[in-house]
Amino acid sequence: MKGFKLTKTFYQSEDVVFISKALIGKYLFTQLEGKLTGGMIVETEAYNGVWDKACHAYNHRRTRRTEVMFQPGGVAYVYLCYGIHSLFNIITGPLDCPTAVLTRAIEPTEGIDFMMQRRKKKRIDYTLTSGPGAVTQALGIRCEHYGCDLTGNLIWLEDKGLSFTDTKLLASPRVGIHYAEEHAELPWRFRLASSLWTSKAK
DNA sequence: ATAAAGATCATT
DNA sequence: ATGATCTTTATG
Repeated sequence: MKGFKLTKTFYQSEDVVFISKALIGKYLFTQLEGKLTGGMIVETEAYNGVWDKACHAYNHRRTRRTEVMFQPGGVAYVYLCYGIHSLFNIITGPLDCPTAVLTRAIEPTEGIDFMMQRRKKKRIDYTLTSGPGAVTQALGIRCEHYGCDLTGNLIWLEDKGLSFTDTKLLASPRVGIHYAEEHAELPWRFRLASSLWTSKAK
């Protein structure tokens, strides 16, 4: 089944919550280290710009790390979390609208053997690509991909004709953002209800 | 210059 | 429950 690559127009919508839901059912691929790997996105989180206390660009915080969030949508924001894990975000919205979607889980379809090597797994199980750190490890995404154009040949997304209405999705609070005070409970984590490949919240 | 915390994962 | 591991950020 051939899909088509998502375009800048898709990424540059103003509504990051809408994009976050629309990304469920899209496919994320990487062609890195000579290996094609990827799968269907089944879990995302929305980070909603300068007024969202959970967002790294909250209150117009503009630093070397957050700089890429202010670019027009369609590039990668990768950062190191807890000193260990690279987390992959899709920058969305127009110029100077620092919104992003965190990719939290995919359902592996392409290059599963390569992903198992990268994850040091001998057997396939549902933890292969569930959790934001696990996704990047399986796909070979690292901090060097900060700013990477998502309409290029290294990391890209495809629409294969699948989409899910809200009734097929589970919306819940985002994970690991206790510092976000009154925004910590916003239901901006989206999971495909029927998928066994989503992450478990702590 | 220093310190604190973090959009996590695997193991015990 | 805990350890791994290190960058970013805020503060002095």
